[in-house]
Amino acid sequence: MGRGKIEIKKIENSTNRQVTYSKRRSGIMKKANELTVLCDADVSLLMFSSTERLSQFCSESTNQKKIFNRYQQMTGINLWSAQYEKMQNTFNHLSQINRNLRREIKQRMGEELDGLGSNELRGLEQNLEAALKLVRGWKYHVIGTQTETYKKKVKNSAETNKNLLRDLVDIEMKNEHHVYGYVVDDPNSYEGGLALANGESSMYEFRVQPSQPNLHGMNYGLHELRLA
Amino acid sequence: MGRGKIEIKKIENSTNRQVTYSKRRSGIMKKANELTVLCDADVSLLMFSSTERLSQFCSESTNQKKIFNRYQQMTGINLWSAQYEKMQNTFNHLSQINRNLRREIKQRMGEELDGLGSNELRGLEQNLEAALKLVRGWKYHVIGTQTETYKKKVKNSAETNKNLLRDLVDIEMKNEHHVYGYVVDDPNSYEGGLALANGESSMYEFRVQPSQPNLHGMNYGLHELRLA
DNA sequence: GACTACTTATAAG
DNA sequence: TTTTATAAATAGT
Repeated sequence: MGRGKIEIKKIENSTNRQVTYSKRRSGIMKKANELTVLCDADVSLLMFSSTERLSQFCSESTNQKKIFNRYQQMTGINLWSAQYEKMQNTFNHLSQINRNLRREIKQRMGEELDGLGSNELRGLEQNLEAALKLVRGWKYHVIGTQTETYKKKVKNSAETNKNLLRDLVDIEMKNEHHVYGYVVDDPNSYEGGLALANGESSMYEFRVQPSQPNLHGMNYGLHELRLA
Repeated sequence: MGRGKIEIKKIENSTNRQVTYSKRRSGIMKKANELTVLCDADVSLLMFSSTERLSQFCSESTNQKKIFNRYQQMTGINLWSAQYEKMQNTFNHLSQINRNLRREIKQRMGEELDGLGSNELRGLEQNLEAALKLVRGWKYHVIGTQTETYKKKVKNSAETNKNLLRDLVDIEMKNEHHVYGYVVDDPNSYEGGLALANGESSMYEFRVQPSQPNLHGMNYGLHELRLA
């Protein structure tokens, strides 16, 4: 369609080719849009010129990404199969490992022992005995340290108390001797001291609360013993 | 272009719309191909009809996947980011669970106990004690069963031996009385009996070998005790 | 699917 | 870029 018929083969004249590309590009985009509107279709059109320039058309009401996803679904071709497969494999591998780890934990809890032979059972038994020793040892260590800390805190607290008491006595003595003395002009200095003491005291109480946060989703709480 | 001019808006008559879709679809595909050839361009064309049917065109020398990848690179839009992120999240979640499981096993082996408070330690200790009891109980059960099996095998073996011996005595007695009798014409019948007995015997020995296959990648072998 | 009168796209200037 | 003669696409049959 034009002043003369042309053969459908690569236009060798570069300028001519560019011009034709430009004209036909707008032509096909118009066609794509008309198809979209007239026939209620979804159309995606991507064009890369010989100079690598991208032009695109996509129907209103959707976008390239959605179109590609639909394309993937319809064709079953996984456009990112390499990535996907790799992740899928990793995923499966991890799941398997997780299953094994869970099984090992179960066995270390004395459950699901059916598959084990007598030698494996002996190994597990000795392993548990060794673990028990270690846990016990560490428990005593922790309790010991706690007791030490506790003792220190008590000692510090007693010291603080003693000092406060002494100061109080001092102040009262001064008050008795110099009723209008400047030292007690500001009652805040006294309250401040008490407030600090209380603060330390309650912080300490908080520290020795026996409840411990569950740090990583595991729970060796006493109630779990019912499992046995 | 046609007997009459038409307005560019959705064709309400469904049959008409289908016919027009079909005609224009082939028209636009022809155009896409001409563009490809005349102008040395790469073109991707995806069309979904209102009935969800997919038609596609792609220039020779490339494919949809490559075109999408180029599109991604040029636009910087990551077409798979949603899926990718989803898998990444799943992966991270699984990894976290994996880490927790490993940590729990370590703790059940008496290692990495630093984070545990004294109550948790007490819980773990009691849990291990309970597990140890269960494992021990099961071990004795397994060993008991093995012993039973062993006793039966021994009994059977003795029985077999006794019978063979009796047969041997019979045969030898017959030989003494009828030196050229037909019964012992074939020495294979005798060897065959022995071979069978040997076979059973070694099968038995194989069965009571104490080595057990490691069924699922875990190993409570005795050498692991060095870990403690 | 084939026909064809008409519209539309476009090759060349 | 715009024009225009002509080829191509297509709406209605």
